Amino acid sequence: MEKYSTGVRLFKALADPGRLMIVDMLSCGELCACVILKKFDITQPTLSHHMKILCDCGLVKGRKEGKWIYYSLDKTVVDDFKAILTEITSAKVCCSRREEVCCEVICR
Amino acid sequence: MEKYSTGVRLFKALADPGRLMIVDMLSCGELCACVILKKFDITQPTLSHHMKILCDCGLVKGRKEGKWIYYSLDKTVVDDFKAILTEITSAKVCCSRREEVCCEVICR
DNA sequence: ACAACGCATAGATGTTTGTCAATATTTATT
DNA sequence: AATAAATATTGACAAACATCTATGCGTTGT
Repeated sequence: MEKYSTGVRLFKALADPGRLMIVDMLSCGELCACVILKKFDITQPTLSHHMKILCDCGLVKGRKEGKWIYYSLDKTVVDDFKAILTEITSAKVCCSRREEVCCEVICR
Repeated sequence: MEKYSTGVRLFKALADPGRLMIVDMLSCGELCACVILKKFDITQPTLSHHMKILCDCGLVKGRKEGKWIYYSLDKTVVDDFKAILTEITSAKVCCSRREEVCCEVICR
């Protein structure tokens, strides 16, 4: 089950409308946290919390410049994410070795 | 923010190791609920709960046959899901109309 | 008709999550 | 040095969630 831990962390990160919108905004490029904050009806600590979750899973990187932090998407991790979704949802090798025993379909 | 409701429901559906594994299993094709259950260390009601979540977001369909239910992935919704992830993470039209005003980067 | 089986639903419970107010930390400005 | 601004951290709290036990419902087979 640990096999899915990376995927779960990524899916969890986007399982929130606020974070989905943040990622949507960042897709256009780097943004300062203060700018993101203005687009929302949330407090600054809440935004900070969301950014931490997005950074912890690797999807977003923060670049500190003076007292500001500029956030941006990590395209590599985005691609990894897409690959995970594709991997999870597409047929794999095991499928060719299926055995049907009444209700007992085993995929090993 | 309602713009993201479909996406959030999909990401939430996969934000659980158990459900991720179920989808992984179903990627090989249709499976009876009882078979999925045997692969897990969860009770039958818990599985039923997970299947409901997966069905409610459209990712999985259930086909009833006698006393069994055969679950399978809905490839169309899977593709929609991939499209949403791509849409959310890739640059859009608004990006070309950016204005930089100090920390005030506005993406409209 | 009855018992057994597969699955769903209801209700209870502990855990996780999103949010906030208050406070700390770091950097820039005066 | 003092103040202000941007962000992070802490602690509290309510809502959402995953899980279980108990039970209900439909189907199959005796």
